Amino acid sequence: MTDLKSVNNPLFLREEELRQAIELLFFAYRDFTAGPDQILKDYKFGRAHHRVIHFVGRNEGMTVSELLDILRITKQSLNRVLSNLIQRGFIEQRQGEEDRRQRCLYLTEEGRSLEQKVSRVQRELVASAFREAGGEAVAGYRKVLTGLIDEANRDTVLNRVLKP
Amino acid sequence: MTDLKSVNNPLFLREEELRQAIELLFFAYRDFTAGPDQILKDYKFGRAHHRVIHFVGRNEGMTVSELLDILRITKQSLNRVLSNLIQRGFIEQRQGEEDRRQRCLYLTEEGRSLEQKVSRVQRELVASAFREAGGEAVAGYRKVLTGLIDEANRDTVLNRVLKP
DNA sequence: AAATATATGTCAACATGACTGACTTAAAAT
DNA sequence: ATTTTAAGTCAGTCATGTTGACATATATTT
Repeated sequence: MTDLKSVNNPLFLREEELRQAIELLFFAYRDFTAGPDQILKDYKFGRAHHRVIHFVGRNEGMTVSELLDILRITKQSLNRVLSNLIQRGFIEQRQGEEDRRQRCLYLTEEGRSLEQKVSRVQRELVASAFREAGGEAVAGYRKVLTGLIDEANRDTVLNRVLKP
Repeated sequence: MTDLKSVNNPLFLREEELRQAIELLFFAYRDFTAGPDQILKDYKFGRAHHRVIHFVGRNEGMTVSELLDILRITKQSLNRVLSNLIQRGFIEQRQGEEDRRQRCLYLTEEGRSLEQKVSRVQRELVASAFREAGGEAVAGYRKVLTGLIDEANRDTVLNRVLKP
């Protein structure tokens, strides 16, 4: 007997396909963050610290406001994590040269070393997935993920991601 | 002057490409979860509740153990969320027929309705990204995300995702 | 039948990382 | 001189994760 769902409901396959895509993203993201989480545990840092180290590493000299804007958390939330990273010598602040209210953020030697260590496992995972999937698939991955980014600030985000 | 990085370090472009892919996933996942989060707030539910509703919805009659295995959290963590959902009538449990120690999980009418509502915004987002990107890109997206899933249980996960 | 293992639930204590709201300080902009 | 902005801080709350210890019912093994 033919499956009633596909006969009677032409949207079924499409909905099913979308649900699969959603779960795939869930599981991929879960495993994508597992490696860094493991390493950071040794330093008693969490995912929040990781994000700060990552973005400061890629945007040396960025201000606190810029970081808040990327992370989309409150400054109170950031502050606990950030002051912890500063106290423990992974990040340092310098007063802005033009605008002296700003605190520009930099990784210390130690911070850079941790960033590298954590980043490496993640890059190796992605590199391996890219190798397995092939160049065309990688282009597709980028296209789809780009489309998932909120349209309202997609350009802003892409500029940040692509402009190193 | 030519950029020294690309001249002296042939790995630079590759590393940069990988870092971009990583950030892309971060931002895409952030916006991918924003829609559901917004809706769930009205119900005073969080992302944890969403995950439970999602997986129970797609695996009606699954046991608590199976759910724990998917979510990778402790049963104490799950219990808080799950008993909340049961109390408020979004999920119901039935004793397993073969193994009466098991509690099999089902969405109630209300649960199914919430699942649909939340799922819809997420499916619409993914559908829109898929449309923009095209069929070939979608295949690539799937390939790469599959490769990001931990190899040790990739088959298990894929079976769960693809076998509806 | 008795002992052991498994599925589930529960109590308590704690950590992390989010939130809101109120307030301060220094510097820039008007 | 006044207002706005960038950053920091204090205090309290919530959501979601963790350990560890223990209870109960049912299956499985001996």
